[in-house]
Amino acid sequence: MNIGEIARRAGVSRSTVSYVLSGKRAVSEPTRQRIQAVIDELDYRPNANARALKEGRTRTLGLVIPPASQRLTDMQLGFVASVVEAAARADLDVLLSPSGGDHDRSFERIVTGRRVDGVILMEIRLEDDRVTRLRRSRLPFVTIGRTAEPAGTSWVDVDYEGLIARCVHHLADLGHRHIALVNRSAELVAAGYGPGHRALAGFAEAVTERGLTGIDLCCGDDASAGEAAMTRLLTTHPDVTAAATINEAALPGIQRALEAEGRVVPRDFSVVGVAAAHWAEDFRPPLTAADVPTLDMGAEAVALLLERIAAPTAAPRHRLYHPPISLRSSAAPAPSPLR
Amino acid sequence: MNIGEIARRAGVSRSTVSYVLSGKRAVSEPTRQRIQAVIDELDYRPNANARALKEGRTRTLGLVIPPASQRLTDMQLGFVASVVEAAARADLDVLLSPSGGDHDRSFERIVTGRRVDGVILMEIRLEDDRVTRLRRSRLPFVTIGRTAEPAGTSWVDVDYEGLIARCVHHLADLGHRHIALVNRSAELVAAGYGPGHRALAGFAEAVTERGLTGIDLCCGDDASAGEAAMTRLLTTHPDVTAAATINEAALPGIQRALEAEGRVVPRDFSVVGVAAAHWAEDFRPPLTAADVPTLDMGAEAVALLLERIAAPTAAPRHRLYHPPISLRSSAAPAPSPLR
DNA sequence: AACCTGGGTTGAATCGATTCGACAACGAGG
DNA sequence: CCTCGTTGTCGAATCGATTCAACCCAGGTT
Repeated sequence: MNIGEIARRAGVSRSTVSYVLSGKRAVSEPTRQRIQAVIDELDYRPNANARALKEGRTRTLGLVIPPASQRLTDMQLGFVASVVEAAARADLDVLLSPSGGDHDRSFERIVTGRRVDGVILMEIRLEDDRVTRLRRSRLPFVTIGRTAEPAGTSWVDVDYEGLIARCVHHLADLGHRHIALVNRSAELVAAGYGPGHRALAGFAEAVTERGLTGIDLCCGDDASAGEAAMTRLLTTHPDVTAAATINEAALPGIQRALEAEGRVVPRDFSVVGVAAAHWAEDFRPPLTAADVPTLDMGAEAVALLLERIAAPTAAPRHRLYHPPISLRSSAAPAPSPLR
Repeated sequence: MNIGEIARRAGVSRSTVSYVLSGKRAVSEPTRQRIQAVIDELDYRPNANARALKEGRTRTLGLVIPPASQRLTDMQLGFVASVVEAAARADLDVLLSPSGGDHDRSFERIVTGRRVDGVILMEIRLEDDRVTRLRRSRLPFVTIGRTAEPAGTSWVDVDYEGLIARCVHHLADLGHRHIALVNRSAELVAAGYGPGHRALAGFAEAVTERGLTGIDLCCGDDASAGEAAMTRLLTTHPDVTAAATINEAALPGIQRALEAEGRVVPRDFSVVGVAAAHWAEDFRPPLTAADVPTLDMGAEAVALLLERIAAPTAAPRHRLYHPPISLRSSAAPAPSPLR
């Protein structure tokens, strides 16, 4: 069931079949129909490897995901889903590579083996070995997130710095003077995870600008870690009346800790942050938060990558997202200190 | 940077380089070292497409996932992660295909384009077009979940029927007489989603066997659907004192509804079911539940697929999982009706 | 009638590997 | 000294497509 078989049955040469398939040269209507009939009858589709070998491109994108050991966050999952879907719309397949460290066989296979036309990286560190590795290679790539020095690469990212700053300003406007930042896990931040650092930078700057007291703490990416972190915060810093967070997975725990301490949201305590819509809406009361537009970002990453593949020498582009902060009902004026 | 380049630099023929790479023929130690040095220096790796073309196998597995539009459940995500990781351990890559319906370009590309050596399907319906399609083709495949007539295919699945039956028996032993089943969404069940039907079958049988009153209801896969379904259940069937569920995503909603109605778990109402450990442990109080072993199942699916690829004519194998029901604290004796 | 034109088709080269059969070199055995 | 067997290396065919240059032929020009 190869192209030769089709050619034989249709009584033409292999090249003619190929031209019917690609439409790159005119083929007379009668022959075209005859060939097409054979193709339809046998449900023939050209061997993807042979085609890739000759054409020099695979019609496949690589997507490097964090290794499965650590469960993917909802946000990461959103990126994967949207990248895969955007690629499918462009008739491209997606090859997955679970790669954490630098010396990863799967990652190397994808980069050097010419298995893909380009790569999308996520979970970017400020200093990222995979990015350096890809920069050295010829392979076009786009990052979701960005390194400390992103110039010269194509990327999409969320402006955590600006978003957290705006959250702080919002809380300050409401009269809060002691504000906490619930960051991602200590390991992630220590490893140079970009959003963690940028959120902290935005927090620190806004806190200083408004003359507030800011407490920042790291917190594992799950409910129980959130509960523990929040409980500790409430006892060590009882004067804190509001928190901003980029750790959506900790939200249920934060909620439980506040309930356990008898603090009613938003009357006694305000919470705002960056979180996927469904986390925000599952919070009680619904969380005032910016929603990371994973769907758009994944699609945009694919679009940027396709550009880069089409014109590898053109100047790389990027896109920084500033999603709006949806006002829901988890933030209110600070409780009066006279009581 | 192809094999010819290596051969030239090492002053040998292309075949000798190939033999060094594969070790399929003896190569004298001096030549071997000389060639290896060139390979290391240039960081050469054979072109995966050329190799696949010649060898007739791609060292790639296809994984068909539900289309991204509907967010993947935690369980599905667990399967994806474990499949990818198990494949990586075997030095295989994974090609993703988001395919819901039958006539899907991405799915067809994978099946007919010889892009993969085998396919893993998930989210299997009792009658599944994709399974029929794959059966017709030559391509080895394994399903996570099973059709109504799984004979002749390799599969892994969880014994929802047995698990739910055991949940019902457990509740009956505790004295509950009116029990509800919170199933997956109505659309899913209507579409012939296996676990939904099998859970219902197990529920019905156990309820009859123990002479209980059983109420079964469908419920969307998220917290708010769970809340709505549970609220409705509590008002329409106030005598129900326990529920079994296979809908983990609805658990937070179920919890909220019970709290809102003032029913204390497990004193006034018992909940048991099948749910990933982290859902069960986030329930208050922790949920007595069986945990679907997604990690093992994904790895086993890959193992079965590799068997099938190695020996396509051998009898297919399967594996049905009966994970233990972990006793936590969400089930207690039925409240006494005298009150 | 010879010449051109151009649409339609084909043969052959090519992509980058693998692998088989052939062959050269060399030591051992008769 | 000749033959035989081993060991190591090479040339050429092959996998299944794409694509270029060449060619054929019908129809229109001169």
